[in-house]
Amino acid sequence: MPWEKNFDREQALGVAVDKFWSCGFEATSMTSLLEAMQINRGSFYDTYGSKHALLLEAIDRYVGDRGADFRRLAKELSPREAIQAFIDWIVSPPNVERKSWGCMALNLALELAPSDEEVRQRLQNAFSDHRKYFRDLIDAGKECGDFRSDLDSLATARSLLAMVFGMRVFGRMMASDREMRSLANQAMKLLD
Amino acid sequence: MPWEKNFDREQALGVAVDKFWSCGFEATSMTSLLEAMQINRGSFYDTYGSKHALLLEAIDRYVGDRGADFRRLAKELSPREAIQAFIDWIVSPPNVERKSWGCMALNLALELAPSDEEVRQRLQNAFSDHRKYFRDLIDAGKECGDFRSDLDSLATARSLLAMVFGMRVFGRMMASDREMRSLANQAMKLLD
DNA sequence: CCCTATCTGGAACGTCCGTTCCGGACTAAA
DNA sequence: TTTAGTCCGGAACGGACGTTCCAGATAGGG
Repeated sequence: MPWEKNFDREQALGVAVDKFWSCGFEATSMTSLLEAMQINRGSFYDTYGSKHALLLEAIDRYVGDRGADFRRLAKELSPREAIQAFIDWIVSPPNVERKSWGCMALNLALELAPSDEEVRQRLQNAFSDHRKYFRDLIDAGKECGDFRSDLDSLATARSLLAMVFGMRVFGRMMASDREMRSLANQAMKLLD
Repeated sequence: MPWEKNFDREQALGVAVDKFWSCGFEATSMTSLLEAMQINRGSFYDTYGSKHALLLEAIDRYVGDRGADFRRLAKELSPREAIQAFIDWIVSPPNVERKSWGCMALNLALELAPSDEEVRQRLQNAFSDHRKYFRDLIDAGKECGDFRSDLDSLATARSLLAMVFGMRVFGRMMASDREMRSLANQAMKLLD
């Protein structure tokens, strides 16, 4: 029917996330984006407004999805296990092709933070939330005996996030599984 | 004289390093590059060949300079002090405006690693060298009593490098000095 | 059965990209 | 004084960029 788009807005957004994730913002051309999303130029600008507006939606989607993943882990597992599972998920992501994509938020942060205030704000908030997830888990772990009670939860959460960033860089540089596993072990030592 | 360029090739290269460092590769346009380097288009292509060739030179310059900095620290200080000084140098770089530029090698790695084989190779080697610097210092520190003798120097050096990457990301996201200092302290704890 | 509303596909736009090219300026050598 | 060689400055190139625009297709509503 002419008044219904013949593509799924949310699914196409997911495809865009993958493109921005793997290629970055500038290096993703509109042509390749439209081809991947299977949308025509006209429909694209009617639906999403602009490439930059799409980027913001893609960031929100990515950040939202990762937050949901994280909360699921935190709910199903003990604090230590949840953090371990998160770290392991970086070493061996469920979707194998994403292993060398790193973290979309991190990639975009380094690419756009200096020039794009709007993007930087969003990503700073996302990183701040992520640190809070870690901190809450660490605090919970201190309660239940998973972690030493004199652990500085804020500083530890921050360093854990920094180490995750580092692992993401190694991942994007196609480090071997052996190296990634070693880093994962070292990361967990931050909690001792 | 007509057979002498009226600009300093090496100094102009230094300006290019700063541009690539702060803005990245794609986002640095030839126009802004030529303006910053104070060179004209003709002279540029005569001298450096192309934007990409200049990038490779810039990477070599950057990596060489950082390596020299590092070796100087290693020579003048004890192993633990040298690592501490390196970490402190990230928190408070000698050139204040570079504080929010992060690490040029890291920025370019995330921007170009997936698409530019030549750049990735160079940066992988640079990172591998950097890890070796750390490892040698750790081994030396084990000898002289700075570090515990049962420390795994390879794994520790790698995790230290990952933590440095993380700090660089925080830096480029304009983290506060307080946060950066906290991260520096946590990084040093990897050596305990 | 026409009208209207919506989405589709692609032509076309102006801009900026990295790069090439060449006439003019200059000075040491012949 | 002419010549040769080098660099300078800027015009111009082809192509790719993100974006705009519009005719064509479609199918329910009147």
